[in-house]
Amino acid sequence: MKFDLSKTTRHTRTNSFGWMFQRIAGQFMVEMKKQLAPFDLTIEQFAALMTVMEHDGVTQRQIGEHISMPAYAISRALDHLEKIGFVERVAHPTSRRAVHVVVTPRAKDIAPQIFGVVDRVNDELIGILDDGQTDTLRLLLQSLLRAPKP
Amino acid sequence: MKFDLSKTTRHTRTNSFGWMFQRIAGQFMVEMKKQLAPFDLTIEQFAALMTVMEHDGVTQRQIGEHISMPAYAISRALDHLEKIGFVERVAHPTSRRAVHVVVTPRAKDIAPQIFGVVDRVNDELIGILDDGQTDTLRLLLQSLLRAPKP
DNA sequence: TTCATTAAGTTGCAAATGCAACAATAGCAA
DNA sequence: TTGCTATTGTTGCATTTGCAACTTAATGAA
Repeated sequence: MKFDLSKTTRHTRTNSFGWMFQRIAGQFMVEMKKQLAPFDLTIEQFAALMTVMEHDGVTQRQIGEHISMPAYAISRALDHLEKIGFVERVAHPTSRRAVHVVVTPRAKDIAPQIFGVVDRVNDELIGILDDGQTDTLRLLLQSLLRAPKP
Repeated sequence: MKFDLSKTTRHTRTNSFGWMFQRIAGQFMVEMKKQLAPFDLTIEQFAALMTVMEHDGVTQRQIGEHISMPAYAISRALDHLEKIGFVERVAHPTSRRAVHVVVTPRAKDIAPQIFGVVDRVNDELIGILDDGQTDTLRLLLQSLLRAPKP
């Protein structure tokens, strides 16, 4: 029995959940990027902004933990968000080195629009599934996200 | 009824399939990157190599189509793969501008090891699901990947 | 044939990214 | 108190990335 490189490769590729996840996540990113551009936001900046909206007054480190981004990236994302007036870095109540990040009224004003972006892109992404399939998929993805680290 | 920014944001985030896909794909990428490093391969270079293994003699443009990568990225990935001796750019049989990309014996030798990497990382990724769940997930992901472009 | 157009692949350069060093502060033990 | 270590955040610099311009070759019209 000879080893068939092409077939084996094909088998490996088509059975790889990693590839599939990467492809699907890629579609999502491309669409989000496109629709966020008019707001002068990258996906990373947007993720940071969402975190601040959900937890007003977080520190930068907490933002980083929440969305799994390194500290230097948070630092730069906030530089931009501050420049376009969506967040402010104010004095932290108890620490002089930590930073208290808060959303501005301007950010609250556009919040519904950017939630609209997320909803629209998600609908595009999973729109072909029916309600039952959508629920099943949600449960499966959630259990993968709770997978324990080895 | 007042608009609660924190709650609305939380709702948007926890119901976003995009975030979930991005997180899961991210885990996969981090692991793959780590395990491919000893082979001196990035994920992009690895993807290109897999394509050449599956379709020996493809052109660069075909590789790009297959894995959704821009031409310049293929060009650079192959520069590296050629330098480390995993592929060769040979004359194309019918075109003088297109390139025929073929795998080297050296690449065939290590193929089983890099397939092992993919298998191992995938097992880590979806190992917590049982067989039935795995099949269900595969079907759902495959239908998402066949989703028609609007 | 000649000329214009499209296709395949490469590369220069500016912007984005990531590492590692850095400054400033906090916490804590002696 | 002093001195040591850990935490929080920023930044300099080298690598990586992506756009757009470029070269070369194929196609096709006049």
